[in-house]
Amino acid sequence: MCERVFVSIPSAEPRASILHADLDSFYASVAQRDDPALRGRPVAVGGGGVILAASYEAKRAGISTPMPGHRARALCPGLVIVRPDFPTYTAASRAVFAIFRETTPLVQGVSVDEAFLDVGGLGRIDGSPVDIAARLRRRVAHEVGLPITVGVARTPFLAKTASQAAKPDGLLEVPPDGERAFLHPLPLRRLWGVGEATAGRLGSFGLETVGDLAALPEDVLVGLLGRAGGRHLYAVVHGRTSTTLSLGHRRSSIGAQRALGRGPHRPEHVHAALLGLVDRVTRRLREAEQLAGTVVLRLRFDDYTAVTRSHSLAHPTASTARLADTAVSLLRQARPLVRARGITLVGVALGGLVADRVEQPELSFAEVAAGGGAGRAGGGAARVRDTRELDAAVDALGHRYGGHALTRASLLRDRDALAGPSLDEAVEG
DNA sequence: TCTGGGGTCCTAGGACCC
DNA sequence: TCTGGGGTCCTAGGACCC
Repeated sequence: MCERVFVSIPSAEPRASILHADLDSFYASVAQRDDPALRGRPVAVGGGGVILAASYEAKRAGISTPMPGHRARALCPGLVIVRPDFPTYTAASRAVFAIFRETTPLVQGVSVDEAFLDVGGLGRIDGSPVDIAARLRRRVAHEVGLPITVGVARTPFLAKTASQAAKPDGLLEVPPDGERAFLHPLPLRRLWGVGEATAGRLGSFGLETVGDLAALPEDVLVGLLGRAGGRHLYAVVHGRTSTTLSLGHRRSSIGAQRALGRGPHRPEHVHAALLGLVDRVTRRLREAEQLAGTVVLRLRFDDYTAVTRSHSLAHPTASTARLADTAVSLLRQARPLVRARGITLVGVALGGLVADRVEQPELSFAEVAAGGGAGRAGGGAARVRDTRELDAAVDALGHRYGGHALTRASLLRDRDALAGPSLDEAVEG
């Protein structure tokens, strides 16, 4: 008799080799790094009225984001509020991401201050994922001067949840055989993607923790939260989310918005604000070498309700004039709502983005205005002073460049020669 | 005690086409 | 003439994240 021998390759041991690295209170930490007098004190970074980030000292005093600045002061009298410094944040973010990429080529950025790293293939030489994570934390602290928390787990979702639990300035591994014990006691609100509305809805059925959800069959969750949401959460509570990163994602929309404050606002003011946003957004669109197929207008009202109005174009474009026309006609369409409810915010987003393969010469309003648009003889000193002139500038754009194929190079040369104000400055100044 | 600015994804109804 | 089902696009709204 001869024995049959089955040789099987053991299924890859489940391993915790995904890192989620997340800078702690990013903006506030940068402020404390750059001004030693702020260390150990409650610090908040605030822009126009709202707290954007709070140090842990401030968070302990009850400060959270977004919170109106005056309320934060009332809550924490010793609070130091500093203005945001975005160029410095960008530089710090780049430095940290450079360390991420030196750690592993598999980096998936989530935002300026957090990313997933797959260190699964590194093994032997670099040590265990936890060793790698510890070294990463030391490097960020020494080389960039910022505290960073790292979660280590088998899936990105679990790693993210681990890092949230380990904050601030911590390191937490959730080993594959410890996932249930880690996950099940957590309140639902702690799960990535479960916000106030979802937690509230589930809470109304007496569901409070991840363990509560894990006792339910998938179709019940689907019934409660819809197809995608239910399935996702079912996967989450059973630790069955994807084990790999999703790399090479392209941005799918570009937008800008502006809070106007309580009204009343004159229609021309809203109109000008919208054109200013279109101007900014189309410039970014061209910088990204993309065309937009859809324009979305977003409005928010005195009672904090919001609406969107959108329009898909026959052909994608990067033309400021055409996108502005579309945005303005959407605003016109929403005029009754604006009148009835009072507007507090206007926003515009461009979607349906496609790579800009055709030569697409275009100038922003400010460039046209500064470069001799608006039908002014001699151009040069032109300044946009009101919305009528702005409209004229849009018009001039069409007349001046319609049908002509300028090259990008000549366009850039034109732009470099301009010294006009930005549209925001022009309108407000 | 009111709420900034940048995004992503999902749902649902209606139009339209095959 | 009446009828079914599926796919895709557009539009609007909502939830969520940092």
